Amino acid sequence: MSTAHSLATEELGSTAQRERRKRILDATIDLASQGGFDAVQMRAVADQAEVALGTLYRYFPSKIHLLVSALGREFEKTETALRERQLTGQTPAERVIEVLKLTSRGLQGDPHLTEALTRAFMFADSSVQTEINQVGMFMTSMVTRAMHPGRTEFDDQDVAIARVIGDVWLSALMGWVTGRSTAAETGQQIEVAVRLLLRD
Amino acid sequence: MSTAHSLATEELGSTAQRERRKRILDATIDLASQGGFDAVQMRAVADQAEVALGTLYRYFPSKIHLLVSALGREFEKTETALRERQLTGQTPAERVIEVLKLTSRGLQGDPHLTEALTRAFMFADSSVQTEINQVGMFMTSMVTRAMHPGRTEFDDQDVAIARVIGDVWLSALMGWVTGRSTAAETGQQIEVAVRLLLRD
DNA sequence: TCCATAATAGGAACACGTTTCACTTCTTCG
DNA sequence: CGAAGAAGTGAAACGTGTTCCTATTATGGA
Repeated sequence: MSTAHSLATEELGSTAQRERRKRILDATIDLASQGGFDAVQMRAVADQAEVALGTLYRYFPSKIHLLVSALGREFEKTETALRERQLTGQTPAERVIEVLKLTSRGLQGDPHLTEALTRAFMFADSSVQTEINQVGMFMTSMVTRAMHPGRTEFDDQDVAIARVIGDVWLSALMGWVTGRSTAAETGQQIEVAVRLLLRD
Repeated sequence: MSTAHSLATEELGSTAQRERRKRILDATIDLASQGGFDAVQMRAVADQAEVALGTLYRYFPSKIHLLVSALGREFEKTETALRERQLTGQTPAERVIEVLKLTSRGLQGDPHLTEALTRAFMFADSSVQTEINQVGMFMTSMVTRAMHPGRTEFDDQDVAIARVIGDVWLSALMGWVTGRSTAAETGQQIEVAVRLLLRD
């Protein structure tokens, strides 16, 4: 239970274990990408990753843990990619919107995957706290760094704003994955919130 | 499928049907209140409401529909109660915070119920759109009326702000029901967002 | 190298949401 | 009233997440 479920930290364990873990997460992403949350069936993941069902459960104690861990891995990739990108917006608001649009576009480019990962995130309880916090920190970090490029320390107000933006982002994403709003509406919703929050 | 799942509107149907519907929702609230989302088992609801499982599914096509409908009924009660209450806050921000605190306190007084209803809300897809929209409208209405007591028409900016507040509220509530944050943190989070959004 | 231990495979079994179906009871309307 | 159709009953059955168990295989230290 201890190390196997942590997220972005370096894993302990043998090479074989790291490879199994990777195969499992790859299979998860693949299935999610094809058919969303419902298509990520534990038996199917185990088959595709070529591990036994029991082994899958040893690595990830539930479907939710599995999906949130996969989400963490994807988010980490996104954040790394963003780090290398030069933002063009002239104001904090514009840069934040830029980052969120880039991220959203990435997600909306793979609706099934996004649906699966978001659903898992929303359903996760406190037993998934570690993984959830990782994702939350990626989010906050992305937003604050867009607000003040180059800076590495941020005051409470900035972090508070970033959190609120994260909340709106999650709610909007939820509306989108559940089919209650379109991609355009989602973008609009986030943009409105950011402009309200960063209107100095 | 047509009328049986609508929410706050007056129901068609015979007296017997209205009573069955009420018994079902009562049983749902009761079970949710005792043991949360997991305790609302369709067989248990059917038993306690004294209807057959098939009948339950005739009235509510899924557990999610059932719970979101129950949420709607509870929300309607809350909104009615709030209408009669005189708000004491001197500014829009203070009144909105007052309303949200009252509402949250009501919810947090029954954690299991809140967990069940929030989970259902977050998991609902577009087939539950009608019920979801009802709840969203109650929320927006409560916030805008707290911003401008007495007024009945609200401009786009106000509605946009109310929506953002609703998003934050939902995210914060999600954090709370999933055990990721405490009641105090949840209140804090909402208060920060409201002050940021209504700081004129 | 060999043994103790941990990890994995393979698969049965269970829980609960959901579907289905044959039968019975109620409602409505001519 | 009496028949046709709608609504309800009761129970079986299915799908998928989760648990459990035994036999087999890999690993790491003496």
